[in-house]
Amino acid sequence: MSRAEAVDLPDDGAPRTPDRLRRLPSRLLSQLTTRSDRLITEGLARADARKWHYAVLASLREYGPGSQATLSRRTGIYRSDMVSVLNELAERDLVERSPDPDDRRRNTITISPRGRRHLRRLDKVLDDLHDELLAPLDPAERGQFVGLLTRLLDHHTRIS
Amino acid sequence: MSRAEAVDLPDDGAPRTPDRLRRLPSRLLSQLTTRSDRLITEGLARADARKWHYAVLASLREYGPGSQATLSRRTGIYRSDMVSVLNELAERDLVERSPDPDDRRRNTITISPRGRRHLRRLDKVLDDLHDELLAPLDPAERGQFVGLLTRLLDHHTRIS
DNA sequence: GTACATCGTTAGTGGGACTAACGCAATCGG
DNA sequence: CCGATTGCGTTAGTCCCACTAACGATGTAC
Repeated sequence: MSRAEAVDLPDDGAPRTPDRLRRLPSRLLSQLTTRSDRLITEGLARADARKWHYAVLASLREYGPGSQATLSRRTGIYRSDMVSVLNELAERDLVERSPDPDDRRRNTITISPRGRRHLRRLDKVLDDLHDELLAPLDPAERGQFVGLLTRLLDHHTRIS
Repeated sequence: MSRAEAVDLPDDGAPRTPDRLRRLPSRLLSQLTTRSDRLITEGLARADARKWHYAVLASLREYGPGSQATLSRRTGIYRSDMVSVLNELAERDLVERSPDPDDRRRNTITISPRGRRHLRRLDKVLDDLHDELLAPLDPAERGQFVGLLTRLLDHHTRIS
């Protein structure tokens, strides 16, 4: 057929991504995030966990017990989604949900010893997964990367 | 009301994100991408466009006409989703879909003059949006950021 | 010629972010 | 003290996105 196709196929027959697209930060971000999410989700699944579990457990560990609404604000998980996350954690005896006597609208969520152990395990799992995620970067570059991301995210959360 | 709550509320009453979470690259990535996607999607919507429109138009502009499958590979859009993207583009007379005489399974997609004009407009729109996205970074840092993202993405696309 | 691969297309899945509305409990302004 | 407002947990449902399954039609390889 016509050589028209050759335009697409550099040398090896691989289709080429347009330059405009390859350099687009928003696109790089979303493509990388897709892969990162997959990596993390699959890794955590192997430990019978999901990222939300980690977020809640970490929040409980660092700031102590809290209501579902508090947890929601600390982790960024929507309070409507928090319900099922806590169900999953409670099923596994990683947290305890008990009514708050001081405010009867609230549940107080507490991490259990088992939850603490699980959290330690997840810390390790996530550490390894991030090693895989950031494999091409040396330690200094990883620091840079986190720094840049943090500044950007801070900027856009203050704004909103 | 016990001072237990004070642990959560730094000084100003704002809920605090756990350290473990704040430093987690995968989390920074996905949070930032959420905001970035929203910014870009809304910005493009104001120009009656979506990101896939841009991807397809850019691909056609840089590598010339191609089949839907080729476009799919060049842009990363799934071929199942490509159908409706091309419908939208064709509706707006930005591309033309014509049967390929050499291979009757294929459609050949061509960008129209109008499509070229639209692409130029979108280039500008995206440029402005990325200025907003990367506002906190100076030019050198923007370069660093794109460089790091590119290396990470390349790594993970080679692997897969 | 027969097996296999590719093309465009339709339909549908699963997950994540987010909204709406609910009943109930607490707090605030008058 | 009372009525309005605000915050709580919960259910249901929306929208968008990456992705899969299967299809009939066509092309390619053995």
